[in-house]
Amino acid sequence: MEIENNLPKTFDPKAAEDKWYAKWLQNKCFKPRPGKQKQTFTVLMPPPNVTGKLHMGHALDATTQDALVRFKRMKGFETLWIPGTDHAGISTQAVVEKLIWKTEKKNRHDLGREEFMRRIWEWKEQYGSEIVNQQQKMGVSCDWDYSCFTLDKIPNMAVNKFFVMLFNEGLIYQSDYIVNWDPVLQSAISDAEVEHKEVKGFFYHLKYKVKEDPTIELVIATTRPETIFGDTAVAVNPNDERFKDLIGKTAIIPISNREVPIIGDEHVDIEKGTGCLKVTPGHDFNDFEIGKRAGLEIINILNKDGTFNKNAPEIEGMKPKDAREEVERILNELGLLLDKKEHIYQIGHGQRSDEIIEPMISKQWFLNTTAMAEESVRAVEEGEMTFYPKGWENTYFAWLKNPKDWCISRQLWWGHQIPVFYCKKCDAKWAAETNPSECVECKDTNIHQDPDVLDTWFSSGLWPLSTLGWPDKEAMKEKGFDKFYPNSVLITGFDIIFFWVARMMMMGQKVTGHAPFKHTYIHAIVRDKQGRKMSKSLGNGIDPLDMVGQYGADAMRFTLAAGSGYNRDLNLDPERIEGYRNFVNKLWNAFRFISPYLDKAQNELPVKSEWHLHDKWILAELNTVAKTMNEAFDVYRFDDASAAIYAFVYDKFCSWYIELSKNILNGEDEKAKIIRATMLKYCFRKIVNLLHPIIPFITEEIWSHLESDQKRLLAVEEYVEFDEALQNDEVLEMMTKFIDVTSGIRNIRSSVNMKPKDEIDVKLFTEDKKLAKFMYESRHFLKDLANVKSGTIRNKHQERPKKSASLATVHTEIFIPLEGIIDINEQVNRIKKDLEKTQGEYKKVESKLNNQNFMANAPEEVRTEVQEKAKLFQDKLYSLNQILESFQ
RNA sequence: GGGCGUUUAGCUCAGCUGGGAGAGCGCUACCCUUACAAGGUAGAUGUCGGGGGUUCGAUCCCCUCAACGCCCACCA
Repeated sequence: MEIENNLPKTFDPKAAEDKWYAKWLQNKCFKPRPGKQKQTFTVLMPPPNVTGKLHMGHALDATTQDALVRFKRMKGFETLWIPGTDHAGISTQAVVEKLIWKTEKKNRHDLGREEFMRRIWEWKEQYGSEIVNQQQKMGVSCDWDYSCFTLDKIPNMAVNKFFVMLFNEGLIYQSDYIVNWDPVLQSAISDAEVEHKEVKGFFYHLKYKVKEDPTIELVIATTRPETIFGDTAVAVNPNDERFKDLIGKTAIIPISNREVPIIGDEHVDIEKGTGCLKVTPGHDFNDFEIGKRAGLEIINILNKDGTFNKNAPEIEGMKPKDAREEVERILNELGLLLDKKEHIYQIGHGQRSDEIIEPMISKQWFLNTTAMAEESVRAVEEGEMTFYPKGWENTYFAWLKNPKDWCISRQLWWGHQIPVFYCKKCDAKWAAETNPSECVECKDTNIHQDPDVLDTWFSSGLWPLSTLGWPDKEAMKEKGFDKFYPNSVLITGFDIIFFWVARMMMMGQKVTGHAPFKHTYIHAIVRDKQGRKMSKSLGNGIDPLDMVGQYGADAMRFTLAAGSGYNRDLNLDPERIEGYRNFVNKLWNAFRFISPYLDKAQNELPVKSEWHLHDKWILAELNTVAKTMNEAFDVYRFDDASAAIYAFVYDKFCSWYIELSKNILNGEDEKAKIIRATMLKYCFRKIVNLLHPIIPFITEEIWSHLESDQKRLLAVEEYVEFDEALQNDEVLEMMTKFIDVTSGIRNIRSSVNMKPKDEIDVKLFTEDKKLAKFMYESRHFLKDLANVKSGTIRNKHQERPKKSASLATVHTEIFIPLEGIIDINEQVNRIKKDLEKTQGEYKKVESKLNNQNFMANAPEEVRTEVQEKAKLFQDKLYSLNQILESFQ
């Protein structure tokens, strides 16, 4: 019989992707709507930087969040997923500056602040929309009406409101402090933005003279001799017997011959270096602290671009590297350089500029985080917010249990300008939420705003609040602040636990008294297949959109979901995407198979009494998968969810249920045909339903062909739930045995190199009467599955056929009489090998049963289990011996 | 210097509160069987990093060693 099929042999992702994304938008599927759970579910998308293209990390972010959000939406939660983009201060400004320099040979100062800002906004418009386009290609189901940019009106209000609040509380303050100065960006950066890297340098030993006693030679070890121009003391440990008498005396700095005090400070490590420390409070974090304790003078010897200033006349205008060589030369001339040894040490580099950070004193704004950090630690310790996987809370605590004041000002233009105003006339200084026109004190109009902008994470930290309208009352009402705050879960990578998660916690708690989300799921970092970080310089990056183009969004999403559990790395090989593309295509072809029978299918399942054993089996198996997936999604085990449905579709549904259905669908029994067609359709509806959160496009496409009476999109359909009534252990056992026997027959066929066309006669021996009956009833299926022409089923008391190709399972012996055709020795060896293996396994359990300690100590259920196993192995050994005898 | 993590089949990784070692990919053989060659059937592969301990029993718990990775830390 010819069956018509107009569907293409391979699934075309592109057509489905565009079609269904548009449909979902058109039907407002991504808008929150109250459902049967009577609860909300809110997720906040980590806003990508507007600096350009999305990478694989974003794709993983998008996939895990979208899978979860689609799942919860189908479960009947009022689901909201909020998208947005981040202005990303330094990176964006740097990208645009570079571009303008390349095309026009102008820097930002040439253009002026206003014009430069206009250019960045132009750039933002272009890339912001490109990002949205890319996200939509991956199928993200966020509510675009909530879309937000960190420099939009509301987030801007949020920043100002929060700043003013903390300013007035005295938690935000301005101070001359030693900061991490990035000489390329010419801005301060926060501690978190400094990366320590190993560099090769030298250890210099310098000779200092002591004014009071010219016979003493102080030897000081340093890696930075060029900073002696900024030294204002020499420090020794007051407990150091060698030097404690020197405290109070005066040291003479080489070259400049300045006189500085010798002081005692516990910080000096007696063991390290020479035990004498040069103190440069202006350019070293430790020394700054020592200086504060001793009330030392601070000398700044650097310009903003990192070159030396007039306080270091011998090296003025030089960069540190040249300056060091010059100082070394002079010291040598003076005979004050005693030693120079190679030395490897860690040194801070700017995360953005990759340039060596110079500690420098400057006036910056700081946020005192001590109290807030304590609250945020408490929230996690008391379970108000939980990390998945739990281990990541260590990273979070490491940061928050030792909080440092956060340097929040940046000497940039792109960002939120600090809302602090100064009066030229009366020197008043105040913070204001909206730009004032006159001085708060003297009402003079000659006022100006602080030129610096805020660290980009300042606005990111307020993101859970501002995206829901805070602090604008009307916007909060409109966006449902009370309903959707706190968010349900935050999904992100571990690299921004400090930068972002911790700050959102602190700021969210500060404003509302509640943690901004209940869970934080930390997903892996995507690496290349060798485990290396994807980077431009290595050229090993994989562009998610290329993958979508090549294999389809569903294939890429399934790959990322399948690789995403509680692991910290996800090594992505494009071959794996190809593998899952094949799975998507498999699903498509399974659908092609059932599609011709769909018009026969009923919308309701027949009464249970009419279910075939196959039907009961597949529904029970499907039911188990539904259970696994529901549980896995709830704890962010996307890998478990993916693996469960993958195995079901391949190993249960396609390999057995569809194969077993062919005989019925092509048979004469009309009623059986209708029941089977109905079952297939029913199962397929459940399968695409279960898969939809992971691979939304193809499932929606197939669903559109499976719709029954109501025309609902799958995206808003109810998710499949576990149903106790469908469980059926007896049927599972029967089918497992049936599959054992069928595979056994195929195994024998394969072992004697039989062609698929060759028909065979099979003789089965089993003590299981139910199985015998079922095998008899399934004889037509055995013809389809293993080309069995004829056969018999007997109990094990009957005589076995001689010299047959044979095999034993724990419950059934299989004989295929082929005397004269097969190689007897080969068969005997095969059985002997199996016998040996089974004996080994039997011995293991037997020794347990003979072990009195085991019998005395092991729990009863374990003992029973072992006993049952022993019985099965005994049965199999008996059968194998029977087979061997048949060769005698 | 401090902390965290990893080490299981050729590769990438699962293995929950201890109870006979798993998946995917890859590999081998045979097959264009009327959903699918982006496929089917069958098959091979592990001293669970090394050593010690606890236990009737350890991939799992404890100690120790080794290798690799990451994070934090004030550049003597």
